[in-house]
Amino acid sequence: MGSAERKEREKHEMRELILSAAKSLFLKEGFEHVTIRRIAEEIEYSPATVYLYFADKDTILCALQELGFRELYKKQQVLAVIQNPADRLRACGKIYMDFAMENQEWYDLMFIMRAPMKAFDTPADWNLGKDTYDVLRAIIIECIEKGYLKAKDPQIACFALWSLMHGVVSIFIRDRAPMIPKEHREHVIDSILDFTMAEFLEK
Amino acid sequence: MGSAERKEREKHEMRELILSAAKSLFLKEGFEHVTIRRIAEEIEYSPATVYLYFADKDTILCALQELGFRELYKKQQVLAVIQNPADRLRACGKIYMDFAMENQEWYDLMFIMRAPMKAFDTPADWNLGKDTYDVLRAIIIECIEKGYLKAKDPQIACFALWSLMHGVVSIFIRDRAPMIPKEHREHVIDSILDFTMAEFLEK
DNA sequence: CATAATTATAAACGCCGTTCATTTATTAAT
DNA sequence: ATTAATAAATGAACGGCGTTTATAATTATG
Repeated sequence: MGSAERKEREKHEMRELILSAAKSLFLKEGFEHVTIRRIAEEIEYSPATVYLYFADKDTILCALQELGFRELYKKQQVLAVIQNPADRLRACGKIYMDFAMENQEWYDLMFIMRAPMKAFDTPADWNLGKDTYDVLRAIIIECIEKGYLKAKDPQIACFALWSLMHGVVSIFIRDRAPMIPKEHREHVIDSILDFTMAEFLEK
Repeated sequence: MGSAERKEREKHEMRELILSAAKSLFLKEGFEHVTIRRIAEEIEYSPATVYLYFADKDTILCALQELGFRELYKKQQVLAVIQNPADRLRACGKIYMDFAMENQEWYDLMFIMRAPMKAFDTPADWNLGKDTYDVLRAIIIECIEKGYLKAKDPQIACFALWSLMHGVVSIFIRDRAPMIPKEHREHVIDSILDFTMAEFLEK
C-alpha cells in the first residue's frame, strides 16, 4: 500500500506551506510579525496545527535561516572568476557586507538573533553556515600560500577577518554607530575594506 | 515651602529603587527575567506603579546599559599606565574582549540587543558609549602619530579595530562559532590580538 | 460498515508590556 | 480640624505571545 508514501508527501507539503507562509510574512512584514498565530492565519489553519509539523517556533526560524544561507552562498559564487586571491578576498568581504546591509533582517536571523540557535545543540547542524565560511577560508589559505598574508594560522586569520566584517555590519544593523551617519555607511564599508587590504596584505 | 524639593527627591529615590531591583534581577536571574511584573514584585508595588516613574521598559534597560558602560570605562582606566601606544592598543583590545566574555549579558545589552536602543533617537544619548569609544580613538591617533599604524584616517582605523573586537565577542556570545570549542575561546581571543598586532602594526 | 488511527481545532495556561478607571493617601486651604 | 484638591497607587483589563491538551472531525483499515 503506497499510501504511506503519500502521507509522507502530504506531511512534507504541509511543512513547505508553513515555511512559505513564514517566509512571506518575514519578507512582507518583517521578523516581528512572524508569529505562530500569524502563520496559522496565513495558511488558514489553527495555531495548534502548526505544532503537528514543527516542534516549536525556533525550528521554523531555523529553516528560514537556511534559506538565508543559501542566498548568501549563491552570491559568493561570482568570486570564482576572480583570479588574484587578494582581489578575491576583497570581493568576498564586499559581497558579505553588501548582503548584510541589503538584507538586514535575514542577516540578523542568520548571525545575530538568539532565537534560531537554540534549535541546534550540535555543531553538525551548522552545515549551512559552514559552506559560506569555507569560501572565505579557501581564499585565505590561498592568500597565505601566495604570500599575500603573513599569518601562519589560516584558522585565526579567517576568524579574524570574518569577525571584522561581521563586526562592521552588526554594529550598523543594531544601531551602535551613531557617530557614523546612515548615509555614510556604504562608504565606510568600502573604506574598511581598503584599510584592511592595506594593513593586512603584503603586496 | 520646600516640599516640592522633597517630592522631587522621593521621585528620584523611587526611580533608584526600581533600577536597583532591575539590576539585581538582571544579575541574579538573567536578562530574560527582567520584566516589569517581576520588578514590581521585587519592590512590592504593582506593575502599574512602575509606569509612574518610567515611560516604558526600554527606558529602564537603557539605564541598566549605562551601568554597563560605566563598568567598562572603569576597567579601561588601567590603560593609562602603559607608555607604548602599540602595547596600549593591544591591552585595550584585551580589556574590551575580556569584559565582554566575563559579562556576556551586560555586553549583550550594551552592544547587541535591540531593546534599549529604541529609547534614543538622537546620537546625543550615546554619551556613555562615546567615552569608552574615545579611549580607543585616542590610542589609535597616537599609534598613527608615532608611526605604528600606516592608516591615515583614524576614524576608519578606529571603527575597523572596534568592529574586529566586537565581531569576535559577539560571534561567541550569540553562538555563531561552533567551529571553535568553547574551551578555546580565551585562547582564540589572544591569538586574534596577536594576529592583529602582527598584521596591522608597522614596528 | 465499524473501528482504529490520524489530523485539526477550540480553549485554555501562563506569560508579557501597557493602559485606565477607580481607590487610597497626602497635601493645601478654609 | 475639616474639607477640598492633588498626587500616588492599584486592580482589572486589553491585546499580544508560545505552547499544551482534551475534544471533535476526518480519513484509512480490517
